[in-house]
Amino acid sequence: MSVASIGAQLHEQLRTAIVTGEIRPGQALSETDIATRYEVSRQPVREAFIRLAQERLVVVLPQRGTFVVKISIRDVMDGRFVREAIEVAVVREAAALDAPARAALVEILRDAIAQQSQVASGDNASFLMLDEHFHHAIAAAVQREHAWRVVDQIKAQMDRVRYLSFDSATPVSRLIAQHREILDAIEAGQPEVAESAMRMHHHEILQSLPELAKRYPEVFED
Amino acid sequence: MSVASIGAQLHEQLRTAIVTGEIRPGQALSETDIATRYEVSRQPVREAFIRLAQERLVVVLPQRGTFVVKISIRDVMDGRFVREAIEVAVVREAAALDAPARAALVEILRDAIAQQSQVASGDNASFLMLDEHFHHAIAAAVQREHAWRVVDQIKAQMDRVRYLSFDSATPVSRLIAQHREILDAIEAGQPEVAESAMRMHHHEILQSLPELAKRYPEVFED
DNA sequence: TCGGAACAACTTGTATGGTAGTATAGCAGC
DNA sequence: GCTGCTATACTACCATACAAGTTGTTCCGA
Repeated sequence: MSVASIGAQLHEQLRTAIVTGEIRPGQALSETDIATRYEVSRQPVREAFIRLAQERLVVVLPQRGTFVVKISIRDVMDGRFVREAIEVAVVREAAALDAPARAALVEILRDAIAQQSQVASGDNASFLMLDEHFHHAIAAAVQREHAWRVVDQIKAQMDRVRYLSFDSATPVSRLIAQHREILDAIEAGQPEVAESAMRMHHHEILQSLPELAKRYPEVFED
Repeated sequence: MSVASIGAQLHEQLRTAIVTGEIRPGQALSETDIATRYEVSRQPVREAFIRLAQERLVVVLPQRGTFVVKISIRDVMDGRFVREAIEVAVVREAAALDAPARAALVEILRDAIAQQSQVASGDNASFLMLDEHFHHAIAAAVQREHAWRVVDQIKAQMDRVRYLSFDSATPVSRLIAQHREILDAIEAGQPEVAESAMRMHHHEILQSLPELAKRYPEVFED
């Protein structure tokens, strides 16, 4: 198997660097700078920037520069709204599956939760990965891969916030408990219960957003 | 105001050409070919391709070629699912606005419907534009521009189908009637009614999909 | 001291040449 | 006639050079 193109690789690397906050919002990214750093030409870098721009992770100002977009509270909240709408619809479908399909999904989710509870407190990155796995599994079970692709894009914006909040975030234990509620509702085959559990869960996730905006004003949009 | 870059312009033009079916699914797009046709260099073309690839309108196979992706029934249906989830949530918010805001929105929607009913039968393109305007207006009224951006991307895939169905589509009069139902529910401030009306509307839109897949098998994925 | 014009040091945008990989048509050999 | 190799004509990919625009600074003059 051959490797992906340099442009695609760069896109991937820069994307995670931005989402995790390694490259901070507002920072300028120069094509030539990145190019020399990664020892490639400007062209692949440019292509990576275009991809990032379409995901609204950077903004390209012609003849001026390319900048990591600052976090917009409005956009993040709006993203949560969309994600909630999608995932609620998905979990309803999941809870309405036939018994054997539900059992198979429950198996996977139970395993995911078990792993989540073993994550050391403070290891945000690991938990976020397992969290993603949990939510993705539900979508995959009802074969909504396309829907998940949409969620995944939105997640990038939300995760930028979540990586920002190491300590002030909602306690992991609480999130795990909510995952259990969702799982139970799916296992019991109760779409309405699953829906409200998922809704609650999403309302929780960005609870600390206003506080973070105060604490790190430089990474938020004016 | 200065014009956008050539790459961005090309992206726009090719996008509409693909969505409207002017460039047919499965067709190969050569960088050099497009470049000579539009009398520009290959570089902007390449950048336009990258943008199109991220919207899943084309697929780039390294060292082989770039092709307009065929329509995937599964993807389109999945897209409808997502779009319905979002627009239902949006219309609920719209119907829950305070009276003056609802009145302002109703004004806009009524105007949009009036224009829709004046479109000559068979003029699909004009109707689809007005249809988009109608749906967008609702999202804009509740300030869900981000949500609309997501819908807009999904719409591209759905519109490819709708442009395919000139005659066999749902009669325009029926769609307009459904728009009226949605409008009435918003005006009356009844979120539940608005929700079910929107849901019905979306169920209708792709009614003719299976028939189209039979009639034009060459533009659909295997 | 203040204002402004020219300049220098950046930035992204576009054009072009060369490279590596893939598919195919045609020909040689069986 | 059929199979397998080879030459060729594509393709997207990457590097490089140049063009065009923006910004900040510096220097000169009022």
